[in-house]
Amino acid sequence: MATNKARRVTMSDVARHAGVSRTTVSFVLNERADAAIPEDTQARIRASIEELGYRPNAGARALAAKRSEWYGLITEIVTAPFAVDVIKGAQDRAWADGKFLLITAGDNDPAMEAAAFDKLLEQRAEGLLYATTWHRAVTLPPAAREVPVVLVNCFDADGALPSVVPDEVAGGYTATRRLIDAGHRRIGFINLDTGIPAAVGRLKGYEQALREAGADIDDTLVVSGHATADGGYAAACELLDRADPGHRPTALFCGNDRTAMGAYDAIKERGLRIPDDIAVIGFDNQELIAAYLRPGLTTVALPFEAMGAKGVDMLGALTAGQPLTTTQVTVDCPLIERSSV
Amino acid sequence: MATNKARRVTMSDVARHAGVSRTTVSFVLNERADAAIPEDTQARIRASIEELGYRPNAGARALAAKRSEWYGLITEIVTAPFAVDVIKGAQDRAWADGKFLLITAGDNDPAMEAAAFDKLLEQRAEGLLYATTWHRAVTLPPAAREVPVVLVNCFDADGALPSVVPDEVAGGYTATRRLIDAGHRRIGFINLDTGIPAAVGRLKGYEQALREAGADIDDTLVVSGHATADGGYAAACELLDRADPGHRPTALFCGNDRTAMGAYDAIKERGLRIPDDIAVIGFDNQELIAAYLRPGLTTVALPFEAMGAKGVDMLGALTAGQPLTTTQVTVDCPLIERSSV
DNA sequence: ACATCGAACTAACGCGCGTTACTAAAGCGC
DNA sequence: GCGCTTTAGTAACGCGCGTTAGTTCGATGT
Repeated sequence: MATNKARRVTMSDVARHAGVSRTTVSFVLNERADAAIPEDTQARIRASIEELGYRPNAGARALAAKRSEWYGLITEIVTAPFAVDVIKGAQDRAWADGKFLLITAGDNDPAMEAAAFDKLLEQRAEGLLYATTWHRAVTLPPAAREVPVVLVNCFDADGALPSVVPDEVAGGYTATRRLIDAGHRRIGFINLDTGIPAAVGRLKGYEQALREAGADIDDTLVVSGHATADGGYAAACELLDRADPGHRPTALFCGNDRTAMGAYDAIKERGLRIPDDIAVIGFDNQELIAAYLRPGLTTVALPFEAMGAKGVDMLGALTAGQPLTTTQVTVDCPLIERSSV
Repeated sequence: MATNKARRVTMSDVARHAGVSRTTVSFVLNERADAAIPEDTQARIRASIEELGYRPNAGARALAAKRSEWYGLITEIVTAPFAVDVIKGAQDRAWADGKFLLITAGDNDPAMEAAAFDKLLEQRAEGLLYATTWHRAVTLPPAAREVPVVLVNCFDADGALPSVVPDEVAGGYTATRRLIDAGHRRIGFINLDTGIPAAVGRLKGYEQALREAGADIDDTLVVSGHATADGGYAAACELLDRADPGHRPTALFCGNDRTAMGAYDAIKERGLRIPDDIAVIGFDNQELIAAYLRPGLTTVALPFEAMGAKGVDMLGALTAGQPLTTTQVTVDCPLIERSSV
């Protein structure tokens, strides 16, 4: 007696059970309006489906219909705190469109990354999302040209591929403006490593807000540190210990939440209180830091989830053959109020 | 002129180009040892594949071979800091086995969860991984019975399904033992909400380590708080302010890193220094907290990545028809040394 | 009474591939 | 020269489904 491995029920089984042809079942499943199937026949078929526990085979369906119903997502590291939000945004939106998301990691290794592209193309993904941990320029492997691709949180060097990135300038403006609105005029800025889009954009927004408020821009208030807690600590020390106390900044705009974490320590160490003596605002809204710092860190969020969702939207348009109006879409960075301002 | 949408190259195209039959190409691709194809023919075929840029169609292959080559993973929330590590562990292992991982989220909603199961079964996933954010008992939708399932970080109420969970008792023992080894005898334990497996197990390990060291177990040193920074702060205050200073615990074992974060504040507020005046050990190894607290938090890691990998291993065995020796596998929680002990 | 027409289906092809059963030709012993 | 084995392939079926081009049958118009 051969063990026949519980063959799954197919559409033909349903057709036989309902006493119709397989074609009719297919029409009902795909709700084809042209082939008018009367209500009672449809009901009979649906009953058979229910009774037999039939599940359409997505693979076979994709093969016959020549569309795969799934997108691929390539991130550097699946576990990166940000990648995760991109995944969620993309996942939710894709799910809503009835698409599946195949998630792979490049592991920051060109070979792995190329393998990921290959695998996704073998799965016949209709389109690909390529997301990075931090905002920067990238170049993709050649395989990326075989299918629609949207870049998330990055952009390609020659600007040919569509991308969706955070609006760094507006974010820097938002943060600074929040401090200005709270009455601050001398605002220290602990910037990230110079040159990267985040540092360039946020500085631009910072200066723009100050200029708009009529506050003069004091270069000595801007220091660039490493984007770590220690870097933030060192930079904050430099800003706080400098010159006479009356000239000290009354607020700090930190390039990211990790530097803010270090800044907190420097501030507390000097017996100063947040936000009474000195206000602090961060960037990134890294939940585990910002929400659990005491007091809670007011910060500007990077819209990873929104970018993931937007990326899927763009993919949807691309695969539908609609031309995109803009190749680069920017997404706003919302202010997250807590208690440090 | 019909726009023929750049038809992808198929195996037949390769066969024609190489001057052989499609079957031969298939044999070469699947490296079938029985059908001996001479080396030069193989080379010719491989050259054609390269030249034409042929990519096998994974869907068609799955259909013909009746095995899908992919597993499904269902988590509560994709973005949960822990889910992410499970994903990574599972992903890496699956990838190494040549399997794809389809990742879905139940969003803590039974309807969504059932939909996720349905979708994964429609994709003909060979097996399913079901992972939770925190260690607990679960009950799965009926669809889960149609395919091999392995539970990760949870177990089903009737104990029928295979599962992989952290060894909470050993973890509690490890943490406490570390403090004992550092010379501590009065060790406060800020436990999690009572009743959950993590709280029960870790307490057991805590008591076991103390008993083994000949230290007596003082119930007043164990307080249960909410698993938050504020809860940890409150619990630490209670332990630190209680009784005469000489009777104060010299070390705190915190039920998780978030409570440790609160405990840090309580300790610093009292002018005490970590680890000189009081040692602290956490649980979970939540990177963003543990690594960036000052001083870095020594903690016990929940082995999410290892559990994800182990889960895939078990799925592999199950789908291969091998019976599992144990339904419940426990994974060790390793000690992560930083500077708080 | 007969042609016409829409409603309600169905037969048959093909999607890209794995696999089984078969064949043609070459080598080999006698 | 004949049977036998090995080598090197190939033809053909089917996986589960979408889709196109019909077909059948009763109702309608004249």
